[in-house]
Amino acid sequence: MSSQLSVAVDLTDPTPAYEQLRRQFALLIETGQLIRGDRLPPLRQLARDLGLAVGTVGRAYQELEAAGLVLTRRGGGTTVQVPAVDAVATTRAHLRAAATAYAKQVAALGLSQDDAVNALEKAWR
Amino acid sequence: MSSQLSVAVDLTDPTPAYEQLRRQFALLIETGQLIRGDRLPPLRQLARDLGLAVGTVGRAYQELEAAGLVLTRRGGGTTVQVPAVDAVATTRAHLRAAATAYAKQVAALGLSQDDAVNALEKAWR
Amino acid sequence: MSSQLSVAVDLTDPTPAYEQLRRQFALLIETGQLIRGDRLPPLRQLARDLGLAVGTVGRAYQELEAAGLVLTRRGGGTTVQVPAVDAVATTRAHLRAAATAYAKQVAALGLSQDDAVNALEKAWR
Amino acid sequence: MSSQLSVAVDLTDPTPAYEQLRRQFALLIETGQLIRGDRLPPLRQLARDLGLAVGTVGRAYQELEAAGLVLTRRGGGTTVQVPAVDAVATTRAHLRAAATAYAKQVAALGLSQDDAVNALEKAWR
DNA sequence: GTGGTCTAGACCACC
DNA sequence: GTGGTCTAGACCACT
Repeated sequence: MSSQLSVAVDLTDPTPAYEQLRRQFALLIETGQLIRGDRLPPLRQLARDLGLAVGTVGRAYQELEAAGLVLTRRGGGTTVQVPAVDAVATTRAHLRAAATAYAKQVAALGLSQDDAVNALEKAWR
Repeated sequence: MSSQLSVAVDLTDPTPAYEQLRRQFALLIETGQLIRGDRLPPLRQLARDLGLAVGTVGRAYQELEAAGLVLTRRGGGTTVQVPAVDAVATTRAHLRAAATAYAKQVAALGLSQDDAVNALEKAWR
Repeated sequence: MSSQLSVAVDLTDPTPAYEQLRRQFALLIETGQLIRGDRLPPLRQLARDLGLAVGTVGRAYQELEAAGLVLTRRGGGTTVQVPAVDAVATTRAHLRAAATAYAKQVAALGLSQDDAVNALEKAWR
Repeated sequence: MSSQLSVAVDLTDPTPAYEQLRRQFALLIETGQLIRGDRLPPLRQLARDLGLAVGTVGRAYQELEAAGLVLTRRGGGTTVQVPAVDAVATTRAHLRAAATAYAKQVAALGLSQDDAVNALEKAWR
């Protein structure tokens, strides 16, 4: 049985696995894709699905809790806590940041906006 | 005295410092901004400028040499070795990687290709 | 309907909930505030009042019974069993423990016995 | 060779070991007993001295860093960071809290201020 | 030699 | 079944 959430870790990425997880869940919560009361996958199930040690996933969950995004109760699983966040605004901010970063990279290669759009359309598939 | 090249390391980035350096020099060389015979900054000067230990910069230079991009001679500094790179192909590869990364980020936000293109066009200005 | 006894659990305290309960009842019994024949609150009522699972309160009661402080009879509730405790000695032991803990805390602050006494006198009011 | 600092963990205390360590260092820093630039004992040395696993001490150090009390540089040890804190006020606050807690405990035992002071004087030795 | 990350597995508290 | 803590040891990045 696999977890239903689209989280993944890239072991070739130098970013620590627990940090990759933390970010992805934080993003899902901040953008409203996970809302108050939703449950995160059980620690051990997610660890098994991703091929990680339990403690590694555990650290991600701990940090989410420390950030107040999640509430964890012994024996009761981990549920989204999140107070009132403006999901739309947050999503827009993330989108803008990503677009800007991409634009800068393309410009640094000496290419045009058209090149950027074309490459994006090819990459989308 | 500072090095003339625009290289920098971000210590908050989990990517190892030597790897950040290696990548930047490799990109400069592959895109023809550094050509055969050009000298890399002296190890110790660059280390001082960036606030790194000499060994850290040394490791970046070593790996560049191992990759054949650079040649280090005792007392002679480190000079760019490789002339034969297909700058166009390299640029295209970088473009593709950046586009793919951007597409993934937008998809993770639950947004569409149109959103991605629109944001890109706004970011371009 | 609430239990009449002033017992409480602090979930932010790392001490297990069942252990917090056990201690409080043990203290009430040892200091004579609960005497032979007195009834402890019904398990389920106390669990409800404190927001705990029934099993958690059950474990506290079990340990009290194992210690011989209490007797549980099916359908008959849980009643205080033990009469023969030296209340004075128990009280003295608790006092000693509290004083030692306080002395250690003050010493860890790098302060003197005089500081400890002064603060205590102010706190007493 | 043992660490010079008076930190200790009580394994009978239900408080997690890493949390006991975190608190003690935080107290030493907040009360000015460790000041900016002072070094914490090396992770592995402290772990050995206390009979703990390296990761356990590591977690305490991590949390101190997350709280901004300490700065840790790979290969460079862990040093006190602490911005401007009013050490005297902090110490006084801790003292007041400890004294109040002690006073409450003694009062709950039905004893007098004199009893509290006497016990304190005996405990101090 | 200094921290940081990860693993594999054990035991505990709680629902 | 759910998380939380701890161990023992490995490998990596950096000074």
